[in-house]
Amino acid sequence: MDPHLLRTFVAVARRGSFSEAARELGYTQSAVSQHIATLENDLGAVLLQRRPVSPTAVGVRLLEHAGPLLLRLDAARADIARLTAAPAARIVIGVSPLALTPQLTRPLADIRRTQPLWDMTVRVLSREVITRQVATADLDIGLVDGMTAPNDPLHLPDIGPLTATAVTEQPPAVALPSQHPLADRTGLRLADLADARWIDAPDTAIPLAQLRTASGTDGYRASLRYEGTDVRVLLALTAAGHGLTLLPQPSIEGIPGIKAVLVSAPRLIHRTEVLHSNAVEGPPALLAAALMSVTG
Amino acid sequence: MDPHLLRTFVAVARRGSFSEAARELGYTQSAVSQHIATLENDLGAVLLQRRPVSPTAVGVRLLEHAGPLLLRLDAARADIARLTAAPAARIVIGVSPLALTPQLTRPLADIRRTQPLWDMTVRVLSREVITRQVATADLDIGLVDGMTAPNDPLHLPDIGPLTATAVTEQPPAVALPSQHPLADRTGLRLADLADARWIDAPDTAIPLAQLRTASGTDGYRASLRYEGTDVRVLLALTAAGHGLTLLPQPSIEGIPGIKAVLVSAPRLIHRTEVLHSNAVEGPPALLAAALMSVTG
DNA sequence: CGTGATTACGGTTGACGTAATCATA
DNA sequence: TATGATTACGTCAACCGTAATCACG
Repeated sequence: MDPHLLRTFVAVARRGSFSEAARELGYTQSAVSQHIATLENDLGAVLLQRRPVSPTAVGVRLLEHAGPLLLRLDAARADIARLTAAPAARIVIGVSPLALTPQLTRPLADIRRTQPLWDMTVRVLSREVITRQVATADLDIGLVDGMTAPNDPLHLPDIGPLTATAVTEQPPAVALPSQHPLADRTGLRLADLADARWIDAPDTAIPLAQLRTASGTDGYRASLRYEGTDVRVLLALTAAGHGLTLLPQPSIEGIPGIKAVLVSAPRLIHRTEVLHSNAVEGPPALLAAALMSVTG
Repeated sequence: MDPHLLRTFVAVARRGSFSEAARELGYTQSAVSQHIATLENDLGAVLLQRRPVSPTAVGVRLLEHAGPLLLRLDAARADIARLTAAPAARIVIGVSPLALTPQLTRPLADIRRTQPLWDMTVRVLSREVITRQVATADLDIGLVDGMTAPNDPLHLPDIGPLTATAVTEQPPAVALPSQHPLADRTGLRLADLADARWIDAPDTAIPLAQLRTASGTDGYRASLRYEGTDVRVLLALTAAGHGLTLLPQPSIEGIPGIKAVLVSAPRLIHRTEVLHSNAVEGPPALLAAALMSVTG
């Protein structure tokens, strides 16, 4: 179970071809064939059917192991390299769509002003991708958001020893078209909204599946699915009557045609966490420290 | 970053000696030295101080990666072997102290009766150990318990693709000495008990830290710590006035000198989950299926 | 037949053991 | 000085490429 062998196995399974995998990995066709043969010998099972090439049941199972395994291995390499290499004046930040609250943009602006020579990049990505890329040092810092119970950490995939620190918490609110019958209410209970029409925007708003889990019912049916990550587009869809959306309250305020009504959900709060390796020096560490000192 | 090298690195760090690690792994002193040298060369960093042998800062970091990494690797090997090997008439079950409810002992008794030739073993272990050993096939089935919000899975370490299925849910109750002033109440709120004296029994009862997290206060101070896993001993301590304990309600009923009072905690419930690899045939799979069909 | 996987074979590299050397408590 | 880590070196196996062979579509 040499990682090299696992890597070529994954490549072969993904591309469905020994020769293509060989090209991808810079090996000859023969080497790839030998890799698979030794792996199959070692494990005592056929992993791939040939002609056409597709994983067997055992192969599928091994793939489920191999992915996370190789990811962790890459993460370990990258993490040690990050500890060892000289710190560069370069920061790449991954941000999930609702993570960047005003409290957090302030330290970013401060760094921009006090360190104009640092090269800063911000990328909007999903929580899972951010976690993975922070672990593998493709990102220096992640800002991930999600709904949880207070004092409960966000549940992120465990790829390696990363530091996650909660920095901001915001109450959930439902976005309603201004003329909606409930738009004048000062507060709503989550259960009251189970039968409404919803927009399913799993990459941007709170996923409807999570509302069902939290309330224990199976309401919150979607009338439209939005696959982008732009909150303003999503709210425009809500304003146009396509359905409701649950978002952190500050994200909704001040949008024309939309009213935000606070939702009292049982122990459900929107939280942003700073995710980073615990490096102690260099620009990313300084920014991480600044972000982690934010409260609100 | 060959896993072999990582393994010897971990061994050297644990035993604090190249020669002892060599003995443990069946290598010569020289081979271990070469392993560490190639690893340090590969990563471009000194991992160990010599004389005395102890990990450097980078080494400590690598150890944090290496443990889970090697665990996952072992789990993958064991899992594939389990899929490949012929099923034996042998079942080893790991059980966390409060997981074995009456609903779950019934399928166990059924199997015992219908399959008297099968060799069944039950071991009481911690949640973490059970998860690890189910992943590495030291156990066939795990029964793990814990407190969570309804519909929320137990938070178990992610070692590999295991199937976790919730089977029983029980309300939390506080165990009180019969003469305790609150013993006649029919129900209590968790917050009412923050200032009481508690027994800290993290391996048996609900950990006090989790009560603090759930209620957002820092009460629930421990007057005594119990490190065993025997519920009756724990309840005897409570009966003797050493402090209160929070347990699933059925575990407390019918104990002399003890009254159980239901505790309404905000969305906190005691759940048992069946943990197993998704093998499809053999005695463990049959028992797992029987256990998973339990509801309550 | 032709594309693509397997097998045969050889050169190079790397892994480990023996033994000599070095270094530190 | 003795214990224990490192270095030198030889042997053997493993790895990968070239090229021939095999097999499925």
